[in-house]
Amino acid sequence: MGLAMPPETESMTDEFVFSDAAREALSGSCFCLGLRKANRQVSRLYDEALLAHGLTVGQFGIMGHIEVLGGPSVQALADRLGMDQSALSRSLMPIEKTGLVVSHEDDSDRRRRIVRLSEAGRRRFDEAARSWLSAQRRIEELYGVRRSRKLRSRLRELVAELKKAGRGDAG
Amino acid sequence: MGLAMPPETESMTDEFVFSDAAREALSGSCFCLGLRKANRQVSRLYDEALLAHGLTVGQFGIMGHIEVLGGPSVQALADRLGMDQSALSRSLMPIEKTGLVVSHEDDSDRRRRIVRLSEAGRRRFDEAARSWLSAQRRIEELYGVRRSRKLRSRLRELVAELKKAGRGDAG
DNA sequence: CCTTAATCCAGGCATATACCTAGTTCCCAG
DNA sequence: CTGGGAACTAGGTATATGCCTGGATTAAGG
Repeated sequence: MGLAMPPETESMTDEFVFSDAAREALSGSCFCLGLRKANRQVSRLYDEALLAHGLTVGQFGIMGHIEVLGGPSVQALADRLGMDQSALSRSLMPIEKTGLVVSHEDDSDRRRRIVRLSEAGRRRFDEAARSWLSAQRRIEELYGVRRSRKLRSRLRELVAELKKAGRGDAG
Repeated sequence: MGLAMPPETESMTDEFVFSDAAREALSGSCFCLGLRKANRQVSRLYDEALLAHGLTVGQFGIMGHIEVLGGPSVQALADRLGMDQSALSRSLMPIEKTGLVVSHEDDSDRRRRIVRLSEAGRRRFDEAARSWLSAQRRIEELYGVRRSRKLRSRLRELVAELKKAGRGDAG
């Protein structure tokens, strides 16, 4: 009945018995791992679609958020993306190096760096969006339009719950 | 009505008009970005819980899968995790260096490398599982037990659909 | 037995992501 | 005006992850 014993084990002496918590983890019910696995698969799909435009889906998303926010600071952008500021700072480097994103010091607060899409950046985003849409449609086709919409909503709600808890609820 | 124009733009000459696809992408409905954002938040939570045990949630998951598979090859493990073999190969390095995972050539096929948990690895996994469980419970508490279970199922189904499509359905 | 294709692994290269920290700038109280 | 704390950015360090590729091994044919 051993759920996880290596098949070669014959001696009974060192047989390790996992706790209930470990057994639950081994059963494949980890929320986080499921999310990560799905993320890998889906990101691969989108990355593949965007490859011809020289963008990863992460870069595509960053560019979109920059545009929507209309020239945010690095920190404001990171907050919106729910990612670490220093991580974002690095992710901005390649798309800034290629000229898709431009940045300048904030006049009113020189600690801040304001990022914007260049004209080339807007054009590139617009072109890439066609391929993005085909990947999005592909997912919806495979998984179902309604289910996809629903799943997106669920994920948004999850993020919102975590955000809410992360702020106030420290006790 | 500009959905995404930088507020400072006054000249009408170079106003860029986004395509419908781009507008849809800018509306925040990207499946992949939602998944990635949720992944960041949730992984952070689990990583934090496992920090005291010196494991990331990725390492924890790899170790669990190794145990469940009972000594798989690198490739078999990568397939199960839905990740790239070379990526996994690298991810194994730190946990092998610390002795939690041990590996040896497969006798019947020397191309393969068999990975297993060491005794220390099993103990560490077992200890870490307690913290893992508290993170898992925390999510369920915030998001709801039923909803969490449902969301996990949905993600599993999504992965299954993608896998199915990725194999045969090339035409 | 030998050539050729398939399989497997790891290294090169690039992005993604996090935490911690040093340096800069800002803001507020004194 | 000044001193201290808060806010912002980037660099150091580490894991995560992918694609492509070379080297080794096996398997399939001839």
